[in-house]
Amino acid sequence: MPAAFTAVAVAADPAAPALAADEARLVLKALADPIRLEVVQALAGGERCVCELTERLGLAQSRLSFHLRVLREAGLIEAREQGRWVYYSLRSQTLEQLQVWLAGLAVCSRVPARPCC
Amino acid sequence: MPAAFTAVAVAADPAAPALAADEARLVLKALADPIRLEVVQALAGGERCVCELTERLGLAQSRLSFHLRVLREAGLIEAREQGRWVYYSLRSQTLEQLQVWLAGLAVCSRVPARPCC
DNA sequence: AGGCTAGATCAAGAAGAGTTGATCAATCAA
DNA sequence: TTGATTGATCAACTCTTCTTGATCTAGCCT
Repeated sequence: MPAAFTAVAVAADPAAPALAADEARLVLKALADPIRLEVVQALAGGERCVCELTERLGLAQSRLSFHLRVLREAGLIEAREQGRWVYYSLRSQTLEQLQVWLAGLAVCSRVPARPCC
Repeated sequence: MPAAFTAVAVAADPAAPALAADEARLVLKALADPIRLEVVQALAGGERCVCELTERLGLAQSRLSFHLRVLREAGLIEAREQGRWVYYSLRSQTLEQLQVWLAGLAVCSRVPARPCC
């Protein structure tokens, strides 16, 4: 196994239990980076091996590893280890949760303010 | 008018025309900050004067102004100037566009990878 | 006009996030 | 067992973003 990735993981059961603001921000930030977005897009096509991602995105190994970690900690992707290789896949539940959370954000805008001050 | 805020604004017509990845990332990044998220949440209740936001969030004037600018450049809020005061409101269309964009992101994950390498 | 206030902007510094190369643990193959 | 390989992690460095305080412009009031 390639050096255990221990203290990671995000609290998020399969039951998709409404994102807290802090969790949502973590997901937003994770998605806001161009490389990480590319990774997510690559994984939208299905599970991928790290070596495949490295090649496909043309990144240094440790650089990709760093971004995979950020995505992992945000709950956006998950790893499956098989022997020497690690396969990553998208946790689409997290994307769904984010959509729901966003929907709850835009409630009643456009009420004009009272004259103020 | 309080010192013109010139070279700003984001391309986004009211017709809500599918966010480009770069625009989406701008919005994601804007929302990923705790202060800016607070601003958005405050504006979800309707238009607000800058002075009201300053007080409500307890921020230094220039600090709030900086974050308002980031939100404005992401197309998430817009300003209405009235005499000496500036009122900000949420552009909920942008939030909606972001939801749509997110929905397009999670297409067909979970297809297990072929053994690899 | 002169003074005051709201809020944008700028420059300098602080803090945070991303990059690079080296190292390390685990697996596999010979 | 030894050597090679995958991929995580660490430390040093760089690059961005945030914060702070000062300055500036536009509108209001007297």
